[in-house]
Amino acid sequence: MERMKDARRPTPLDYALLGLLHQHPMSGYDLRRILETTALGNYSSSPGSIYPALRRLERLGLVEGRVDRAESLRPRKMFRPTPRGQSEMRRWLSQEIAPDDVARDMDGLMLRFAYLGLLDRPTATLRFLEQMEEGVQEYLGELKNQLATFPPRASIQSRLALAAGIEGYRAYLRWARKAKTHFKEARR
Amino acid sequence: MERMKDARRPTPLDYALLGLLHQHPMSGYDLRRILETTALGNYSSSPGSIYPALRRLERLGLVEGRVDRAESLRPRKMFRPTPRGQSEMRRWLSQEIAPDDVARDMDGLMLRFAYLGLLDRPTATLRFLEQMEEGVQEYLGELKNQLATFPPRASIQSRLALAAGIEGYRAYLRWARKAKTHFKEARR
DNA sequence: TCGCACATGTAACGTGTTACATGATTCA
DNA sequence: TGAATCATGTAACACGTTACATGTGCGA
Repeated sequence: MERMKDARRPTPLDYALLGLLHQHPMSGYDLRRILETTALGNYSSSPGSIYPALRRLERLGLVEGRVDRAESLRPRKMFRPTPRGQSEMRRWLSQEIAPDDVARDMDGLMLRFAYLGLLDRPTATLRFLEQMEEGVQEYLGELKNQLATFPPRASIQSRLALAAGIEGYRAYLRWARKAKTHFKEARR
Repeated sequence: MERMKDARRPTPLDYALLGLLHQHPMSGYDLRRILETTALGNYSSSPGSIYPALRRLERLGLVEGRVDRAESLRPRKMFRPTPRGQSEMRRWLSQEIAPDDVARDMDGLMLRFAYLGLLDRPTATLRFLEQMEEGVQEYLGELKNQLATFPPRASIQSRLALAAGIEGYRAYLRWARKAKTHFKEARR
């Protein structure tokens, strides 16, 4: 139980990469391609962020990189999560949804949800969806209140922008409810 | 027409602040309170980001700060946009929507939309909404394609996460269409 | 042979985060 | 008297962005 020195928390990008590596080992280049071509690309991308991120994860002991095709002229480094990386991932996934997360970090929540299959425990997903539903409902109330008490001199555009936010969260709410049933069905 | 030295572009936070200052002059503290309590808070917040941002805007010549209540024991600095700040705002608002914006910077687009009332030109708003509609439609196609060609071994959760993204953009699409009519009506 | 995809990195830079610091006013 | 609010800042830090750098393998 030694205290770790330099125990910085991983960044969102770190978790995005760590999650991908849980599916199967990959090189930095493979990871880059995935980030570039999929919706995960918000936590992007480009060598300047991902190679440093991988070294960070190595330093934290969460992934391990082994040089593949070492004899070849074009070797590549394959990364896989360490046991420590796996348990850190589980810890991150099992967290409660913080009150602020829905308002300020919905993307982070969706990233966590996307990887929630790694915890092989259906209840965890359902609990997540329920907490999310609750959080979204609460925040929706706040937003609606903001719309009701909107400064009268404000432009139509700013009012409409707030309305867009509300619609977005409404969509999340519907999605969460539907996902619950979808997920219940799918787990037989 | 001298070339400016150190002509860095303003950051999203800068534009958020500059836009607020267009409504009426305010102090840094006032701005902070708004960011803390409204949905604008994503471009947040806390003295450590906003006071430096204001000095940045001053350095760029986009806002001007004047000390108010100087004789008082609790003076405050009121900021207002300069002519240069106003024209920079118009430039920023008048930009075309870049192909990538919809996928990677929807928040930035909505921020721009919120301030679009500052251009006193209804056509600009309509043009924006049309470009946005088009961009969202295109990106929706991409996302649906990603869902269709989803790796078969992937978890239900990751599939559902992608579905959530799709629902979100669908909501934006509906909103954009509705906003067009709303806006047409509202401008008489 | 030309260019593109593969493959991995480094360096400068600016920005936001977090934590700290200071002091006045107002109200309980 | 003490706490909350008003009001403005600074300093360390780490991260992502951008641009640069290097070299192989492969197909046209």
